[in-house]
Amino acid sequence: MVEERAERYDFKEIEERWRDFWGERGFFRAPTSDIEKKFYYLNMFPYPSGSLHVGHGRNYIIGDVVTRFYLMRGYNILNPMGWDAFGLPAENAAIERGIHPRDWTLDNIANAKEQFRAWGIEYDWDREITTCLPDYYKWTQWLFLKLYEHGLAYKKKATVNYCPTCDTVLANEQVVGGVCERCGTPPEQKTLEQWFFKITDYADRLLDDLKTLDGWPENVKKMQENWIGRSVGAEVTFHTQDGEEIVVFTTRPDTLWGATFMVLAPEHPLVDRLTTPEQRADVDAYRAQAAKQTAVERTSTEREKTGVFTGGYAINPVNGREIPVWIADYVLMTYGTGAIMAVPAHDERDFAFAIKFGLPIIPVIARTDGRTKSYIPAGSADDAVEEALREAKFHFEKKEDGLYLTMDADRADEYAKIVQKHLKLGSWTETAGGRWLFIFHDELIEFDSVEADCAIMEHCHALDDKSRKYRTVMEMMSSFPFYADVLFHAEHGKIINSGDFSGTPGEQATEKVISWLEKTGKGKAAINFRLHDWLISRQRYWGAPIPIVYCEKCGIVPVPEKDLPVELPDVEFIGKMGLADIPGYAETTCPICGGPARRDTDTMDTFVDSSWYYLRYISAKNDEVPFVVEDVNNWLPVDQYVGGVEHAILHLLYSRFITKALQDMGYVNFSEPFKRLFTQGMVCHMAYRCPEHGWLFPSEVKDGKCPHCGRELEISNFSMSKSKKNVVAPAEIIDAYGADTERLYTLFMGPPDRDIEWSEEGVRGAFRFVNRVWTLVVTNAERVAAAPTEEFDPTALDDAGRSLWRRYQRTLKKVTEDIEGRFNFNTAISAIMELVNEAYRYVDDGGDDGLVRAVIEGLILILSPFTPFVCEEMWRRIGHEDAVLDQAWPEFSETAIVEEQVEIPVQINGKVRARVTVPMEIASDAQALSEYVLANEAVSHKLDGKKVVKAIAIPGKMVSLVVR
RNA sequence: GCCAGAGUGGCGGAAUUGGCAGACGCGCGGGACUCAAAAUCCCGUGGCCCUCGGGUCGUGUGGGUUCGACUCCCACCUCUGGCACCA
Repeated sequence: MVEERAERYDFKEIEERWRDFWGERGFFRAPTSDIEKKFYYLNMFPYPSGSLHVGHGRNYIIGDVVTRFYLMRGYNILNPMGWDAFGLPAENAAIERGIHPRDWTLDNIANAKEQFRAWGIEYDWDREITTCLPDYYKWTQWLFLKLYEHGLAYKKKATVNYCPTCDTVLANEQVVGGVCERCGTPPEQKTLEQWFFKITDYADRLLDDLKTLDGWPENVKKMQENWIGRSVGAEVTFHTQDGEEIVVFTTRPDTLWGATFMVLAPEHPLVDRLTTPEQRADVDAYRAQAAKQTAVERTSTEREKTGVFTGGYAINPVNGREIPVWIADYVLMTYGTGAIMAVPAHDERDFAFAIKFGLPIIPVIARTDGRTKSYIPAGSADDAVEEALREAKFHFEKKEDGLYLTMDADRADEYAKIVQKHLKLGSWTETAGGRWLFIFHDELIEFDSVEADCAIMEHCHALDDKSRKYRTVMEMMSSFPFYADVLFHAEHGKIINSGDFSGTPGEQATEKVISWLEKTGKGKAAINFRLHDWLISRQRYWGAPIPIVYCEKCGIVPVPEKDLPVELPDVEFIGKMGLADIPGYAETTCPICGGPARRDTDTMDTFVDSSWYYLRYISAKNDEVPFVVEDVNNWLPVDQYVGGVEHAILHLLYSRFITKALQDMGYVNFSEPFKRLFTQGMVCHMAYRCPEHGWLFPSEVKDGKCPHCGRELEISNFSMSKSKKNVVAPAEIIDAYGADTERLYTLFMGPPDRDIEWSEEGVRGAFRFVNRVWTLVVTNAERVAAAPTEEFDPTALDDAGRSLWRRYQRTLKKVTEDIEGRFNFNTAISAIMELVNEAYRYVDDGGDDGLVRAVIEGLILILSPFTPFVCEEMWRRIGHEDAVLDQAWPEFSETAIVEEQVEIPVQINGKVRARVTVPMEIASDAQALSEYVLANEAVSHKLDGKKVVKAIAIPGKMVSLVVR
């Protein structure tokens, strides 16, 4: 098709030509005051670490595509960028290199900006923010003061997680899986005076408002929901024998009558007073041991329960029963009240604990399935029992060692009567699960209370010496595997064995008990959260100083707003240090009395910096206020927020909290900062690991073997990271194929919310496509430039032309909808590829100049968000002098997409047996379509004379025939 | 253990509302161009069977609903992520 060789695609030259063009033309500068058709697109701002790899690029490339798309659609789109620049990695890197973290950070920022430039990713750089610079952290400190003013920042002595490696305390959220999120060290427990933000005040709203976030991924909302961990239940007050109160939180007040013991956290303040002299040594030893344990050890579910008896007793307020008080490390001081009532019959943990320590277990909630089991040991009943049971229609399994029965609870009493008649002297059996009866030769005892437990055990001990090793009925039954699945359940069901409340149906149980508790003053409805207040003090240098002064006379004094920022002292960076290590920093005067005072020497958690940055972009340069209220209210909430799912809890929860707090203070008029959220997947790549020499660069690997020892390597896919040596540098790709190719491939390789694997072959495929487009355009450039510009009539075209025109319209629709709605850039690109394939065939055969012009111009425009450099170049090559971004996004017409005829598959008895080409006007009518198809020769041939029982025609789609 | 999400050719993935499974791309096979190679272009490409018309199986497994199921329902398996002694 190409007579003379087409001009080569010189991506280096092209990209160099346009690299600064868009920025210079100011396309990406958004006016703050103009709020018509606004769209606030935001990428989570990066932490400026070493260098960006192609995986990082994904996030920003997506943003750039969306921004360019909305620009062409006439929106005022704001897409700003900044730097989350405070934090430990900068300090650690600075220590390693012997430089100041500020220099390291600012260097990285400069590099990253250069990287964005190479990628063709444009921002409104006039709004750049850098959290480690005083013009930003001044306002982070302002935020702290506002929270303090409104009682949302407070200082308290608390047991906190302290990471010995990072030399600082950690927020609850920064302890992941029991270890420090950053370095993997199990944190130590320390008691320190620290600053907290009162996020728990907002727990309910943070949870409830998740329902309003329709544009958020379900999994992120679920993660936040779990994190907040709202539990509804009651607080019940128990008293010790000495009259001391022990308040417990429970989600199951309906099980109160089954509370046969209590457990306190080892750290619980009452433990000392409860402990009797005889138990003192055991208790002290246990507490010392518990204190030493790391969180990981202590919270392992696998672990067997441990604990000791305090010697003290409490009174169960519902039945006046005396119950022992134990301490155990499975009860956490940090949740609820640090004390629980143990209901072993209906709580798995309490059950395990009670079995281990021989504490009584009394069922107080009926099984909903009524499943009841019984075992009659061989020789314990006479031979007639089998016949009698069979006659009464009880099903059982006979094994060598006895009869195994499973029945419904309703028939347990009938069963007991039958069996009792046949029991031999000195034997017994029992029913367990739906009904609890102990059947002795001379007596039937219902297992419904601690007294019954004792009476039954007494009986058994008298009859069988072997039963003496069991302390409780449940312990005895649990030794027998057949019963294992009926001894314990945690379902809601009818209350039993609970005095006047017995018989209360499951649905009403909790509610009824709570109102009774409230009436009698024994307890009240209560809600508990897993969420804790946010600990924000950090004992490190590289953060925003907490703007607080301590005066001997005036106490805690906030630094007046006019004195902000409290600047980080500009000292030589000498390694791991906090502000407390800097001589003179703390010394100051009290803003109130002028007397000597000391500054707080902690800095704020970096998540404070990032919890409000999306507001600052609106007024990035304003030095009077953190943000202009009207402008922020106009621009926010963010229309589309995009970032990694790793921030699902920390950053997003904190930002939502700060927004709500600012709303309550009257600074913003919205309650959620991010209307829509998209979490992009990670980019993975092969990583090679030698069992002896660790991670290897792909370039070092020879035939899958280690270059040092020749050993077979472990090859697996991991998200790109420096430590695994599997990162691909953008420069490698840009040098070899250009930034357009990298952008296109990154978007084409898969749906953006999923993890994807980077492949060199895939990059070449994208490069090939860009080349194909280039060749198509430059070989037709003169023709397009010379073609008539007026509208042409698509109906006047030949078949191939009309087909291409429809394809073009269909592509416009698909690309528009894929970018706007689903973020499915991969399918948008494949549609453009199909268009290019068809366009090639068309121009090969000559074709209509007007159509070629329309298609090529449109092609360049819809491809331009993906590959902006080459599109800008091609746009000029076909005779334009203005820029792509000056053009409107092409509109499509639904009517132009409609095909003239369609191939309708015909199903006969559910299988496609024929295809019939049907004119559209017939295919769009169900009746006409089925008649047309039935009249078709190929179809009637397939019918083979059989009778059509039913014909279902779906207009434009298919026909389904049922024949007999 | 609990809660999400996923499972489709050799590979990445598509099928947007229950309507032609495998679009598009990679890889592979064949061909053209070339002294040759690379690049590029064209053709083919789920498995099995075939008389070359087609037939048949096929979307993790087993059931079900339906004229029709990758899609909906039930049960299960595997993988990924989050939480995990949270009372």
